Amino acid sequence: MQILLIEDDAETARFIGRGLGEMGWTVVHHPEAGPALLTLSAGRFDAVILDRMLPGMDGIAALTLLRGAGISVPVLMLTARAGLDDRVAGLNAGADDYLGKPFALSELAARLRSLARRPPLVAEATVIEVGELVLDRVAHAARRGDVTLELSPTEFKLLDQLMQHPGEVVTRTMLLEKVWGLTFDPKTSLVQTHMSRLRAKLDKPFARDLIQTVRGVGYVLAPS
Amino acid sequence: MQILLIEDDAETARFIGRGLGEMGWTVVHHPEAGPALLTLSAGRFDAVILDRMLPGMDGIAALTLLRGAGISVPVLMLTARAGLDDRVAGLNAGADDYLGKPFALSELAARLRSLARRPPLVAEATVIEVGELVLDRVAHAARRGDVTLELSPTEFKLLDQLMQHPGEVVTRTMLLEKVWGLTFDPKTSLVQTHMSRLRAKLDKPFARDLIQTVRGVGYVLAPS
DNA sequence: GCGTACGTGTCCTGCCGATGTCACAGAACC
DNA sequence: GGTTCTGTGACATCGGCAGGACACGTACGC
Repeated sequence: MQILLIEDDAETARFIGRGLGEMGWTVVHHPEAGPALLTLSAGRFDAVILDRMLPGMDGIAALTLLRGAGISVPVLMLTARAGLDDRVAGLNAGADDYLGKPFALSELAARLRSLARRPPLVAEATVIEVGELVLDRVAHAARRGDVTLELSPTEFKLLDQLMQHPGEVVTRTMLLEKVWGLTFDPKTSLVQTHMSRLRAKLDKPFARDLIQTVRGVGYVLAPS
Repeated sequence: MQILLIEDDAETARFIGRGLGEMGWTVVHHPEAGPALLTLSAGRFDAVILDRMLPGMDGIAALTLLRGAGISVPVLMLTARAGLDDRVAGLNAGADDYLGKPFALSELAARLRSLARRPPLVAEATVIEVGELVLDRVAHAARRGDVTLELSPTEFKLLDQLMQHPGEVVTRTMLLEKVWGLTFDPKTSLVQTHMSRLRAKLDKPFARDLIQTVRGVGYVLAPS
């Protein structure tokens, strides 16, 4: 799941970012509405969390603009006040749901899940298997054959992405977007480094390498 | 897909070039509008990415000129600012779409794809087969019969081009343009050299040669 | 509150494959 | 036979990639 978070309060943003991040979701955060709208694309994000009160452009205004442009991504409005009037105003502007602060993270997550409800894809399965590889998103565990792999969160996401496309090249750009939520090239060996770490755990101890490099393009996971 | 990129910022150009290149698309880059327009009339492009702000000739001016000349190629306008006014100005001048920086590469690609929407051709298939040759663009793999061919990126593109026109002559100029994104003749044996390397892997180990030279013109791949 | 361990991202280095140019030999055409 | 075009080996260069070292921030246990 890719979530776009538009929230000016650093505290709240941090709280949400961490919470959803722990669930394996990718959160892209913008404190201002303007830049955030630029980042937003209908296909890329599963849902948007939008703060009602923002410096510069108000949440409602941003939402109106968004809907005016014909973008139909699910939007969850976040607000300190949750009076009936606010609620109505928000929903009228095109919000799909409304949540007042303070809120429980679990509730936020639940609502996002229901908002972003999509036809069940490979991407949504809780357990993926590719050959002797098994990845369990709920238990946050990965195995190769009988050996349990001790992966860091980043390595886990990386492997997740690869396993979603077995036998297909996964480009570096794609990984930057899906794993790190970056829309630009950091021009460092970020991907290489983590790929190297993943390989150290995934391939090094075994005879056959599952991850192959495709020079100038990206990486492939050996298909089953 | 053949894309013409008009962008003065080297950083952005590199990012786009690499990203789209990873997807197997060919990107011809010009930092200035003037020369770019000349190239446009020479080559066949599926879409143009045009920066809004350019030194010398402004993006809008270039676009107006282009449309004035009756060229109807799809144009995607790229800009730092994406206010409503800019958007309208761009679209009025004849742009087909508008994208503000920063953007996700996947979004750019998606929009280009929809802009360049063409009848699904060989050029768009993920797997091409010509006789005993099989080329899989997604897996980035090529086979002749049961033998997997270990091709470099350039060789892969070269074979791709040949396989798109089985039994037809592919000119050297065409290859320079489609594989290398060159709109001029480098006056070296660039194509010959790489063709020789491709042959070494594609024809040398087998009895029947699939690639034939057409003197003074180009090359033909034996049809199925 | 403090120290330690871990995760993460950046930088650096070495290695190696890919790439483009050139020179020369060979083939095709006149 | 002469000329032009093509094939291919040699060569230098470039750039991508792997992996180690390091710095920073955070989480956790004491």
